[in-house]
Amino acid sequence: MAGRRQTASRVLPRPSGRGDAFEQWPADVEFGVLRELMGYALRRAQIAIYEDFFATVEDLDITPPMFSSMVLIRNNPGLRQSSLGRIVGIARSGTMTLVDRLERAGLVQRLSVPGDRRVNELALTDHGNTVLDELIRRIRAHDDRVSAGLTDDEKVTLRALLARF
Amino acid sequence: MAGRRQTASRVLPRPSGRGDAFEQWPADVEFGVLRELMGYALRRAQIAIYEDFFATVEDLDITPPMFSSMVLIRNNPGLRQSSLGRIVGIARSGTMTLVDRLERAGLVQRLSVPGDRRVNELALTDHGNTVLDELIRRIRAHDDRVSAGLTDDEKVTLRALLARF
DNA sequence: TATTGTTATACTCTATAACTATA
DNA sequence: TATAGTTATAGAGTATAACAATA
Repeated sequence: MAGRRQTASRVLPRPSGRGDAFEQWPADVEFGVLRELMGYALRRAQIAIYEDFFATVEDLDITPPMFSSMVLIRNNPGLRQSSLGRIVGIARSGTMTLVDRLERAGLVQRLSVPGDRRVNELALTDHGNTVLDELIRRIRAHDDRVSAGLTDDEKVTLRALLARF
Repeated sequence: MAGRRQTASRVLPRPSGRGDAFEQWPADVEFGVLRELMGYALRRAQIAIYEDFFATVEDLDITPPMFSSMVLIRNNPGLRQSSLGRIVGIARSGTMTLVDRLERAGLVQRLSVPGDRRVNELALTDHGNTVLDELIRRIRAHDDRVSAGLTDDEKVTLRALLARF
């Protein structure tokens, strides 16, 4: 059993349809150690935020990695496909899938580079730029919404604390 | 395109082997809006923590959901399989897979209930209890480690802020 | 030889839907 | 009819490994 490679299980639940996954909780659940663990607190918060994220951009068919990629592509002109993958933290093959999807949606284009014929530079299309503006507008609102329980000071504190990890 | 059901993409990257996914970043990456978003800060923090979590329990072949399930099972005697699923936030079929895995590893047992022959109550095996003790020991250390940059006060603050989501 | 993009393949996790047996 | 557990099936996401073209 020792050392067996486990590839996954880094998934966060998201209520997709109206399956049976999100019925009522039993009352009086005892969480034990979980209550003390930063990791668990973070995970629950993340679940809540993802839920709201998907509701926010549902009609645009955008996932969090797609959104961050678009932001990174706009803000780093000439970004290469492989660099994007490294920043986002996925394998080259996964970057393919991601960029394929963005390209198929007409949001991103691959541009060949004169100097080095191996590489693709990524750029938003006009449509991509328009969609990203709308996404940023909505996602800012979403972010304000999910952190509505916090004062501005607390938000600053929280971001600062999170950055330490 | 509107309203198309998207099932997934709530996955957090984890460096599993030594693939090409985790090479050096390009320098001077511009993150744009991402820097302001609580959701993004949370995601990055979560990635860092998951990474350390897996390193911590690698030899025991335990995933975060397995760990939380074991804690919940121990702390809520007579917990039913379906209740566990509801608490953790996964569908009944997914709960099956999870409990199957715990059972196959000899950590959890399904007990039939005299009153209602439809239900299974869950309990840790002796081995499960032993393993959970070890897990808690390690994961507490892991949690301290990843939040080492924080004072005790800051940890309290952070947990409190996260709980608001 | 190393790197970029690419394709093939496999694995994990999750979900929905349908089935069985109970209640 | 409704609920608990179960099984079947499909889909998304990721990874590793190998390949071609280029450097």
